[in-house]
Amino acid sequence: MADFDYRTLDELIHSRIRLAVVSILSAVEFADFRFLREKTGATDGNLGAHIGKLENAGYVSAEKLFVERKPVTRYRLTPEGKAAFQAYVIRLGEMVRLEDAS
Amino acid sequence: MADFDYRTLDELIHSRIRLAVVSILSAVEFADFRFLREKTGATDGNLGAHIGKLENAGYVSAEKLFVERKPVTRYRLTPEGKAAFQAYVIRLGEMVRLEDAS
DNA sequence: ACAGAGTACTCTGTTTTTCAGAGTTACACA
DNA sequence: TGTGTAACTCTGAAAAACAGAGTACTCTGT
Repeated sequence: MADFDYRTLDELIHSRIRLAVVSILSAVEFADFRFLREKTGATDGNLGAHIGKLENAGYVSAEKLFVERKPVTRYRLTPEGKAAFQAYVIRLGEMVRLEDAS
Repeated sequence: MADFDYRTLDELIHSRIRLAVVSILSAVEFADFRFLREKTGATDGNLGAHIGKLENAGYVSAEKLFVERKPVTRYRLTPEGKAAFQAYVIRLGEMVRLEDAS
């Protein structure tokens, strides 16, 4: 039988907001703050705090620039972030047997 | 693009311990307390509290009996619990694109 | 009837996390 | 140098997670 130890699910990714952020970043190569805020529906303070955790963990990197005279921060997954997300998804799949639901 | 609003993920299921419990119950028809505790690795007090939340939500039902002279509580998913879990898994799949990882 | 044993909680208190919103910083451009 | 926009940082409140102690329950043996 599969392993269901709850501690084997990366708690840094297993948060609804952070999971949404990482999922988006895994799909789009890079995304800016406004985009992430709109897609997740989070308030900007809250979103900033969650992204901060992902940056501290080395899962996400940020790049600041100006586009059309306006400040923009672009985020992308680091290789570590990609690996962690992939591991998380695989682990999750083992746990919930997602393939059965499709 | 898919919806990434973090509030669309059932927060009652999206907890590492409760997710483990519900996943197990979705696979085995019923399970007793000891079994759940061993599989999840949770302490019994903590596990009891999480199961309590699932019961209050109507996702899980309990049945007490004695087996080999020892008290046993058997838990199973209610129809509501099954539906909620299935919805959760589908939602999760949309979010993380789990099918890509296999 | 009562004591002992085993299980499944319930309760308590601590730690951690989440969240919203206000306030602040930073930089480009006029 | 002042203004505008975006991206945070900080604060504080609320909720959740967690471990572990303590308790209640019912069976069984005497």
